[in-house]
Amino acid sequence: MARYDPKETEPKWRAAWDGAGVFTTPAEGGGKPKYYVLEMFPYPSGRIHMGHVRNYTMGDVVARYKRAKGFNVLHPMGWDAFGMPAENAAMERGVHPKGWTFANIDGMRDQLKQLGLSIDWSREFATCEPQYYGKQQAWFLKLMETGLVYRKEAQVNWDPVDMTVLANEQVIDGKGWRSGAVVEKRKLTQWFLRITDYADDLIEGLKTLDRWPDKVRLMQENWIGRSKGLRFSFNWAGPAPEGLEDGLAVYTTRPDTLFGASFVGIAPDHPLAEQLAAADPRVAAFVAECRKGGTSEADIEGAPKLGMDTGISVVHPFDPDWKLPVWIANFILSEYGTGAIFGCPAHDQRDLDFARKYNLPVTPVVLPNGADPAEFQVENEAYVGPGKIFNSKFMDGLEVEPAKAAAIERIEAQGQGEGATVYRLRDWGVSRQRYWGCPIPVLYCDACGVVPVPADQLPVVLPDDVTFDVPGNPLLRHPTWRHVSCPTCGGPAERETDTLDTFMDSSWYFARFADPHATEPVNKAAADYWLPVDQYIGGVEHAILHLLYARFVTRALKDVGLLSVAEPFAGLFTQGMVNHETYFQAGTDARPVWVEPAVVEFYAEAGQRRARVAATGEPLVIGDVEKMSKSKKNTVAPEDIIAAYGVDAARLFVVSDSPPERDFHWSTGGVEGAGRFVSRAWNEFDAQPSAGSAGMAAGSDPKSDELRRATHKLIKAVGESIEGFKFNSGIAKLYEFLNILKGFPAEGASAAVIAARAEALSAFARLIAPFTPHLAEEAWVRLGETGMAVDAPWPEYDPGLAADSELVLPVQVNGKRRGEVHVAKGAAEADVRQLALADAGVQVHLAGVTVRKVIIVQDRIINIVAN
RNA sequence: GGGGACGUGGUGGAAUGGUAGACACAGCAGACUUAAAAUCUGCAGGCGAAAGCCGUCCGGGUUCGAGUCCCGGCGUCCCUACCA
Repeated sequence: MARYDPKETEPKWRAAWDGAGVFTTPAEGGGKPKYYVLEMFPYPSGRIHMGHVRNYTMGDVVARYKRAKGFNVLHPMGWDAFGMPAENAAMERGVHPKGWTFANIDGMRDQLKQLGLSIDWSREFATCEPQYYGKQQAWFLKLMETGLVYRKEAQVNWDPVDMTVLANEQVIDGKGWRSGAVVEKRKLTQWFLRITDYADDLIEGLKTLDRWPDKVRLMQENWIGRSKGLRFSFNWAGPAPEGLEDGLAVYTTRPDTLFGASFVGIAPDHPLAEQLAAADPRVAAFVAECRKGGTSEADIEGAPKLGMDTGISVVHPFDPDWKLPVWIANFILSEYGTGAIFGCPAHDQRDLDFARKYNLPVTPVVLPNGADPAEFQVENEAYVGPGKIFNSKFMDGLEVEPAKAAAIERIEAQGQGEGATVYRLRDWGVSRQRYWGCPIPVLYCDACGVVPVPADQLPVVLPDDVTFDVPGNPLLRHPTWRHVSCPTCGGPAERETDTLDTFMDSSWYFARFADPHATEPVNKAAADYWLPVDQYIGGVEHAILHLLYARFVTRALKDVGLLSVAEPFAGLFTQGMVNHETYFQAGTDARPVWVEPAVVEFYAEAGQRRARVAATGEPLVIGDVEKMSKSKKNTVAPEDIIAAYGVDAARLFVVSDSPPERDFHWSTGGVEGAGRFVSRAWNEFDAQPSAGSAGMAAGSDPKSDELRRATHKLIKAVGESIEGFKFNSGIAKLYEFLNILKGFPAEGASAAVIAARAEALSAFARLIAPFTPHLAEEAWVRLGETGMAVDAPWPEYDPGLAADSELVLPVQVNGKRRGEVHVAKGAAEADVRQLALADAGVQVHLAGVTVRKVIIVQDRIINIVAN
């Protein structure tokens, strides 16, 4: 009996699949239902890691399963290829971003192909290819025509040394992550997409996504942050400041507490504050003080409330004689609502902190149920619960919600404002002052202003001849690229040198896969057939930005007629990370000296698992299980694992030990176990006598029946586990079945058992195929089946065989298991009752007590209540 | 501060309200071997010689029956954050 050698069989079968073109997606239609499986496409960083292996294996399990179930499956792969790491590499190593990116893609493609994924590589593309980003420019211009794209000034984090804009996460302690220079706030005119136009629809759409995790839907809902309230304007008590003749606009979700107002607050960068600062150095100094302080969590958390009375007053909307002071306050955000609030200290904690600090009045207007209006007071904790409104004239006695409605109605009647819905979501700034991205297809002409690049001049291609030896955007200093003539007037014009946020690239690639060579951005017919993606799989870290942008862009493309669906991903699955134990040198607990797993060996000491350096015997401490990272040195390289155990073992292991949505604990022992399964499974296939000797009319005996039942139960269980994304349970069943199979050795077996084994092994080969596809092919040949396992249909189970006909039911007395009875499935209650009461173990516990009740759950359990 | 998830052996985990701990890792014992590795077989929640008792973070509750449902704690992790 030959030992199974994955090194020999695996490349052979990948070549066979490739040669037969089995994963090239057939044309649309053809009678089969379609199924689109997509894993979030990778950034070509250089090498694949175990996270990729797990992610793409999960997608492949689904894709191969659906293929076998008779679906027309689309399972493509591409590259999210624009982005900063390429520019960083250019600056650090003098390589060109393009060369670096494509070299990485070549390397990673080879690695991914080694995983034996059922991917249609003919649809592959990279977002940095003009054939892709040129189409992106085309639809960007379409959105511009419909007004979804606009320009406005916005603040950015500016690194004065690198002369570049930084994302928030690149600002560390107020300094640029690379240069270490103190970051400045700068205002730049930038391009924005009106995602806020779709805020409501994006929230409503979440309700239709019943195959998305609740967690992700909730995160998106919170991110969009819809709140209903009242927007209104205070009238000035004195002369109106310039440009604010219509009053001071505020937004509130608690109009019911208007009679508890004690001040009005504005943000430090509110137009009124800026106006006052320009006129008064004291105000200017205060505003500057507010701006100091970092934006980190800790800074905000500990930041004290700061305020300054402007000396200006406004009139309370419900009482012309009531004047409220206007304060500048550091805790008010200019970007949310109107950048101004009315402060109600009794019922808002921030307002209360502020009022206590500056001795402003605190007037409760919501009385908690059961509290005495004469005695109720707010000390240092604002009351935000339910209750009845008091101290509030026309609202007195109302509950909170009716009071809100009453206040809004009154304000609207006065013509001072209206009920309004406000979102936390901001418009999407897509300009990036970088080279390695999709050029924004726009020109600036002195005479004509902003001019879109005409469609026939697309794509606007990135120039290759750029340098990274000096800081700043290479496009800006390129000698010729930006200088063009205006397509409208023929005069001199300049190109936009900003490129698009790479999230734009990943917001529509799933639609491009429907036909990656289409002349239009999207081949409508192909997209109509394939979209939405039936199963999207990726990391939960994309739960908000990527998935929200993709949902938005899909809607926008629908509105310009390029797509027919509003939701791109009908099903979403978010998989967990890959973790690994850490190891460090003994005695370095305070500042651990990490040791990589490759040099570690394990041994047992007093029944405990210990670690040491294999070469030297130096003792090591086994640390926590953490996300694989270079800094902790707890990574393992997929290529090493594949070389040692084979692809099938690696694939099997990454989906076997934890539920897919949870973090996965990589271990050497674990992958060895998966490798053992592969070779033991092969041994069972190999032990089966060739088909001819069994014969078809083998009949049946109790042994063969038992095996057949186990087989059909397995088919049912594995199918259900894949459908339900419980791969770990399905694989456990496969392991279990292999153990069962050992109880039915081929040697010396009856013809009936040999036949039952043949049925079992044929099914087993197909059931393991999504996980260990190479082994499945090898087994398929060994079993004498025709064709390839990859083309074999998923086995069907016989419901009659998948359920037991003889059952062993536990019998409980007062909830404790005391015995068991053997009954036929569906046995009559009276018979079961009699058997249960007669059981010896049960009898012991019924001595001296009276049976009060017997609960029989059909085919499940019997519980006897006695006392 | 707000929102969410989770808490089961030494470990990862399994269990439509119905026999808790499937399956695997680590461990232990045995077989094979001159020996080791590999492989195979077996044991294995705790206490107990056994019968049995106790066991799913803690405390209550619902139920014939709770890991699972409800209420109140504690703990861990994730997201979000001066969002009016």
